[in-house]
Amino acid sequence: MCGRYSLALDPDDIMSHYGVIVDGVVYTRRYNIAPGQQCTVLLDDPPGGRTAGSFRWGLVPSWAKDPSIANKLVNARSETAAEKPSFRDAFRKRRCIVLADGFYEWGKAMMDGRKIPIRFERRDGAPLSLAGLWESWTPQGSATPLLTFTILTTAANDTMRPYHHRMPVLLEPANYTQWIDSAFNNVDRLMELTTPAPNDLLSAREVSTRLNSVANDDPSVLDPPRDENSFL
DNA sequence: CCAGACGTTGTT
DNA sequence: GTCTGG
DNA sequence: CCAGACGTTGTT
DNA sequence: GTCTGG
Repeated sequence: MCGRYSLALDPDDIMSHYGVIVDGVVYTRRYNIAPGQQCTVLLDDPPGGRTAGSFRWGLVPSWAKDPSIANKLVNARSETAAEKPSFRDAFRKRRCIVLADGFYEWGKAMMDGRKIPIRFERRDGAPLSLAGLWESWTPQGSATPLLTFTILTTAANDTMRPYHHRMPVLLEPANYTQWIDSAFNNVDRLMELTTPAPNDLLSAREVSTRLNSVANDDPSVLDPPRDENSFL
């Protein structure tokens, strides 16, 4: 769950909502973001502050010999992340906010094999703040660390349940500072913040199957799906 | 002790 | 079927 | 997440 | 790095 999302906010809106400045190094408008790609995240760098960075989606634990493990660590179950060897250090000390304005799920395939993607966004139009964990991994013999992250999942709420049994952890603005605070490590409180979003928070609608290919990263992926009986 | 895993999703 | 690339 | 590859040798 | 399985 949560293997594709979008982030096409106006930089001014990012500034007013999160209080951070984003330049071209850490932010470009994206409609179809996939694992393995560089993504905009917020973290408390320096500690106590708030900075936007460009991190690669798919977490590589610090002990990894090979970064290919990232393919399997695109999501982390929030119920167990505090204990799992791959995530527990990051859960205590390296949490981040993954900036987004929508995310996607796919239903079962149609008769022709196509899967129609569903887009979820906030009904109030506000940015979506996905809860994430980040890591720094330095390849042997290299000086430059690879910065990676994963997105936490939780049980689906009523909006999501028709489509999937998991959903990304969504953070409210009141909890941003506590979530990214690397000095805060009260696991009970942190786990409270990973509970499913309220049932009325999100809207759902079908979008274009052009979204299925990561090569399509433009506003038209948000269009309604083409009628399956149409030859246009 | 060493060797090998360390994860999620969905599907069966 | 399973892994890689995006 | 989905789409697309999944292999070797030798020759250009 | 740290835990589990043998």
